[in-house]
Amino acid sequence: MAGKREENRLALKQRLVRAAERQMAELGLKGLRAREIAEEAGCALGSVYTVFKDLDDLALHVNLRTVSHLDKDLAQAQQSMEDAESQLVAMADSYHHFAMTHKNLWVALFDHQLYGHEELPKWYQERHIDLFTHVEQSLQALCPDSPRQLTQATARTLFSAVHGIVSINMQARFIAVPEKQLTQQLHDFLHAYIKGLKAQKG
Amino acid sequence: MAGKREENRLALKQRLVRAAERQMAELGLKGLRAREIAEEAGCALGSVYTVFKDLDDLALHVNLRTVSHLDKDLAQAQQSMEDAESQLVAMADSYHHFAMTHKNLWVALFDHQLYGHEELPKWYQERHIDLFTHVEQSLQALCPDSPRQLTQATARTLFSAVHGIVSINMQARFIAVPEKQLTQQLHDFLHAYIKGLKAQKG
DNA sequence: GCACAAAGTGAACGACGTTCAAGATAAAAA
DNA sequence: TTTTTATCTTGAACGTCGTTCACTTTGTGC
Repeated sequence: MAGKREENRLALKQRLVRAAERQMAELGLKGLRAREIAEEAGCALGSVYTVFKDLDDLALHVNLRTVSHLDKDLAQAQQSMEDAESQLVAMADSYHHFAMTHKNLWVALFDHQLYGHEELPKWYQERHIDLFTHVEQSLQALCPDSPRQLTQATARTLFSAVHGIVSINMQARFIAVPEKQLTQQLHDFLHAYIKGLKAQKG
Repeated sequence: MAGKREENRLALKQRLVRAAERQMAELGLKGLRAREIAEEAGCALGSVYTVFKDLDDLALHVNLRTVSHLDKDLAQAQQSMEDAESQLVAMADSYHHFAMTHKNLWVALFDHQLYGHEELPKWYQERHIDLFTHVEQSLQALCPDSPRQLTQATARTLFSAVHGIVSINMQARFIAVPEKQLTQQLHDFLHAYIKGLKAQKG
């Protein structure tokens, strides 16, 4: 019966993350409550703190799963198109769709308040960066002669810009723009920006 | 001595907002604590709740002041330049600078967790929208023949995109891009996008 | 089986947001 | 000015939260 300790520990960790994910999806980051998570995971209150440092730590692990799902969606969107520009559009749509359908989980990804003023842990940062790579690939295909470093920066910029457009339109229920209109907005933006990028190169 | 009641009330409200602002600037949105605010404002704990519905309500009033300051900065940046494109660049720089120098207050502006799933109050939404108008003006000057509605949508998009670029680069201490580099990133982005916009028109 | 180490447990703690009966104070009446 | 009344202010008290830790239970090596 060797390794049963670790096995239980792993299983508990998984149950806790799943329970926390369900609660976060339903009630948002603020809705995470240690007692309810423990109950749903079928363990004692104190056990939560034997696996995770605190609730912030648990939330980061939920975010890790969310990043994974988002990454999968982006990869799929990218593969669904042939030419680079269509890939970028498809990824933007996919990002938008993910934000709509997993609002609370998506919002939690970008919540600044976590960890107060401390740095986010390395293992978390690295996962987050992965999201840029799909954009980077398509951009490189779009402008093959562009130096890698510039492409990286541009990918980061493009990702951030799309994130901002989706973000402000999601949060701002103020004069809530209908979904179709936001999609149009995203497409117009992408085509204009890409046209501008191409013009700069040649 | 007529009207002393209202006078005191107004003065208390102002002291509370100032105290809350100071705390938020120092410790972030999560750092708002009713007892400390009351002490700093020189009133009893319960008095906070005679002026504001709850701490979220108070936070929104702090945000209102922040929007005011940001709006003033943007207006000043806009007036500092002659041609429309330079105005847009100056406003982006100003936005970036504001985010850097008032990080906690700026982050609080876009915290979604407030008010759970309820809509944000109207008086708050309207103030927020004002931020777009400066961008809209410069864009209209840039493309005088563009229909007003399209300009509005484009302004919203452009504002959101800049917000996203600043936002992700601020939050992501991950591989923190140095300030100069982010400024360059913003400028490159703006010029490319504006070039794309002009090309689309004809 | 037994002893030891490691992990699980939940009552207890301190701090929080929020409330409300009781006291204080401004306005109106005498 | 003094008294009465309406209103606002107060802070102790309540319920809930995240987190801890002395104690119990459980897995592991002999």
